[in-house]
Amino acid sequence: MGIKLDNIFDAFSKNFIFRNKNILQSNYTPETILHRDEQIKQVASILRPALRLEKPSNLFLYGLTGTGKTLVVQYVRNQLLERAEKQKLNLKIEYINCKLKKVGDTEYRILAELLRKFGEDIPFTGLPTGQLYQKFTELIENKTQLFIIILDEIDQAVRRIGDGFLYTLTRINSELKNSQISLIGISNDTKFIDQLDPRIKSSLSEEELIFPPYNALQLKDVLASRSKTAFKEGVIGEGVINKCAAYAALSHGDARRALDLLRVSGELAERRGAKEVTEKDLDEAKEKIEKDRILDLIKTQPKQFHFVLYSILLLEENKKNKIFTGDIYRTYEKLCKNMVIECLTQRRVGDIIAEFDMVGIVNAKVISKGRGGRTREIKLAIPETLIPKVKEILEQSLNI
DNA sequence: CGAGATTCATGTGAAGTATACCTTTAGGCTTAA
DNA sequence: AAGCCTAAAGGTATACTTCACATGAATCTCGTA
Repeated sequence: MGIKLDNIFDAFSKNFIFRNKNILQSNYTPETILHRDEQIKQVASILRPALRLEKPSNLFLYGLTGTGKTLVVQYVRNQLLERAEKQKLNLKIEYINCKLKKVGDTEYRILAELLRKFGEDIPFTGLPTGQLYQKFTELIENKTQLFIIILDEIDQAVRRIGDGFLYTLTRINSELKNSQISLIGISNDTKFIDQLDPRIKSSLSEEELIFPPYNALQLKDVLASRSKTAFKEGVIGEGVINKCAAYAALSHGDARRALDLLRVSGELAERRGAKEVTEKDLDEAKEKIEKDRILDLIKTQPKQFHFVLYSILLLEENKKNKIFTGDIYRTYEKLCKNMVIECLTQRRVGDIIAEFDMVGIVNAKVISKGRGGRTREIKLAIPETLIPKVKEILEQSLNI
């Protein structure tokens, strides 16, 4: 019986392609990191005082997406924690990604998440923020001597909620007696640091590190080394890897993207039942990733956002001239009336459009039409081929 | 003809409102001794 | 009397509204050459 089932599963999974797919997942931390030795050394030496439980300088890392910032930090974090464990040091290093909506896009949520890392049970809402700070300082004071907080995609958080919380965090040190905290900020927006309050800026970036993009050769190395263990032997040709590296090098040396590309290519080949990954898989993967990203983004938007987007879609369909905020609002209004649904104000719809712009569903530019007033000129940023699909999703969600 | 004033349709910021949750607290009920 | 439950009171975050002011170039106005 057992044997039979095994056969069935084997035949079913037809795993010709992957040996260990996790290795291509973007949150995977490999044992050796290629072409980032310099950065690792620097981060490590900046954080070194932590091993004597002295407060390391606050550190600020920036570089474009997929240049290995998170990877390097995680790597150093693991090493430090290992050492700390051996030496029985009371050191705590926590990583928070401010971009994830559930975790860190408000001051409250970031703080709550930090507290959860201490094993506290914090409700989503309800507590005074000040109380969280109090609890936070108490916990640090009691439980640890040195606390390093890694705030990834910190620019996202600051854009949403302002830089006040960073100030508060840096200020906490002066209230602590036995322990201290250090901050590590990670951002892929290089201009971000200049927009901060000067006081925060100087305190947050006591040390700064810039991550340059990988070039095509380095990308190739990274891809090759990972695919060696991720794929089965002979599944992936050098040509595919080269092409993948070339793609990624074009998009500012984004290694994460390259790895995603490789993984999805593999998945496509697997689904095909093929025994090797071809360049055609790669091309398809490229399209699929972009598609999935957009569709996912749209699906997770709230209902009112769907209405607004649908209005934009309608306008785009029979557009004669350029689309402005007012046009969208008027179609949106009609739509709401038809559907007997509560209608938001133009003020709010304007903000929603701005948010669409932020996530890249739409390109909006504030222009002045002279005496015709000031408005946004809006263009849909969804590829032509996806529009029917998007429309379908929206119609389904809105019961049209 | 050209400099300044005017104007339009929204952008944008601040402050207020409604709703959904959350904790704390006081009172009432149950229960065990 | 102690323990437990519940409802009310007092907070907060979030999504949205209201109000008010800011914008920036096409257009108008008017003084001047």
